[in-house]
This record gives sequence, structure tokens and C-alpha cells, in this order.
Amino acid sequence: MVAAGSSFNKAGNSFFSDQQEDRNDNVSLEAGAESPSSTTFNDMKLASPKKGRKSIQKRVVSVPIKDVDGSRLKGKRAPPSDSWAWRKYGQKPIKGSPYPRGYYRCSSSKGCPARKQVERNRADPTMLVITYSYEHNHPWPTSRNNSAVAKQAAAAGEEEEETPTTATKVVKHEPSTLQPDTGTESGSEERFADLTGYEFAWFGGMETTSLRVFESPMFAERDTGKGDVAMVLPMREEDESLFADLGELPECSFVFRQQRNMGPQVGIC
DNA sequence: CGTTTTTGACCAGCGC
DNA sequence: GCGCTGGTCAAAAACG
Repeated sequence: MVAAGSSFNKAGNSFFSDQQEDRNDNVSLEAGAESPSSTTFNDMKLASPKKGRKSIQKRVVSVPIKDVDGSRLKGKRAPPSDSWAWRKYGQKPIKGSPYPRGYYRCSSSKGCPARKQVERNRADPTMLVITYSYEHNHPWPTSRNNSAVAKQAAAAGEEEEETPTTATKVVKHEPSTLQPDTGTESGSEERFADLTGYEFAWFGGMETTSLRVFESPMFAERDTGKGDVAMVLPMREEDESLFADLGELPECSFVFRQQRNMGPQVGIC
């Protein structure tokens, strides 16, 4: 991303570094778009030394546009990306990216501090990169319908969003919040337990049974050796074709498939 | 009529 | 100090 904007330079691979949140509610964050299709789910805690604000946690999720779109079209699928209501409050073209980034604010409840940014993954336009930001200890409202959410997320993708459904989710964890190596699995489970309490409550349905974390070589390449943990969540069979196009997927990614009446299944490369 | 989206302007941080 | 960029605000328009 060509050293995306100023604020990102400092952090370098800011994705995997602690970042700080300054001024108002702004948060500097790495545009996940830069990362290869793989990335995807990041966890970041942002402390704000300056204004003594609560720590801000960020999570980056990469979701296939089709997933989002499908949800929107059919209206009754599993939540595409989250279960909250978001209101768009801005959109900006991002330097180096042909796709604009949309800024959303949680509207599930009054005073909801959560925000998210949605943009297309430059490396893989079929993927949407969604960055969630919220105060670490903020109690989230209860789940809401997701059609609106899906619509918004899809909108962020702009143009083409007319493909069927996909439910692939590649999840990546911020290593700093996990135990480096040995912690891959236990650590991530821990993290995901956290997730289930927040916007990713829908993960809960499967996390205990098959949500696992794997390390992917591909993440290492842009992650200056921090050892990212990647996770690929359920995808639907009809989307295999999608992956045919995702040449950038890790040589060895783990893909879970979840069939409607069966639990997720693990596919091993 | 209330809510959401759009869009241009403004503000602040960072690099040069 | 200046310019660039990202993030937010806010008014108007659109939508349900």
C-alpha cells in the first residue's frame, strides 16, 4: 500500500503492532486491504496514552464480497460479518487503492462506541476487509438483524456484488495478543471466546467444535516474523469456484466448510 | 416522518 | 512549516 498514509508509516506493519488511538475517536489503523487475501482477522488493542482513553481494540476481518452479498440477497443466512447495525458516516478514497473505504458507526444502541471500516482488499477485490474498532470493555448490545449490516458491508464493496453466497472467512489474529507459538491454539481459542461476546457472536456456533487456528506461511511474509495466526472460517461448497480465483491464498490454508445441518468440517491442504 | 446515506469540508497527525 | 492523507462532521438528499 505504499506506506499508506502517514499514520501508518510509523507503525510499519501496523497491522501487527500496537497502535494508538488519538484525537477524538479516530484510530489509525492499517488498511487491511493491503494484505493478501489471506489476512483477515486481526486483533489489536489500542491504548491511548495521550488522552487517557480506554484501550481500543481492533479487529480486522476479511470477508468475501459474495458472502456479504448473498446475505443481503437472501436475507436469512447466518450473519455475514456481524450482527450489529451500522450507520455509515463517511467514505473516503484511499490512496493506492482503487476502492474507497467506508466508515461505519454502530447504531445498535445509543452510545455504542463501536466503529468499523469497510474496504476492498486491493490484493483480492473479491474480499472485503472490515476493521472493527471498539473499546475493549465496552458491553455490546444484543444481536440484531443483519440484513442492514450486510447491505452496508456490501455497499462498501461498491460495484460488483452480484454473486451467490460465500461464507469464507479468513481469520487472522494479532500475535501480540496471543501466545507466540505454543499458544497458537489455546491462545486463539481464548481470543475467540472473547469474540463470541462481541460482534462475532455468531462464531460461537462453531468455535467450540472446530474453530482452530493455524499458522500460515503466507502471513509471515508480510508480517516481519511475528508469526501470525490465521484462520479460515466456513465456506460453502458452491464457492469453491471462488477459491479458484484466489491465487493468493496460502499454499497451505485450512478451510472449513460448514454445511447447513452439519457442523463445520475441516479441510486440510 | 424518522433514519440512513451521500458527500464536501474540516481537522489532526505525520513525513519531508 | 507545509503538504498530504486519513478520519470525522454535518447538511442535504434519499429511503422505507
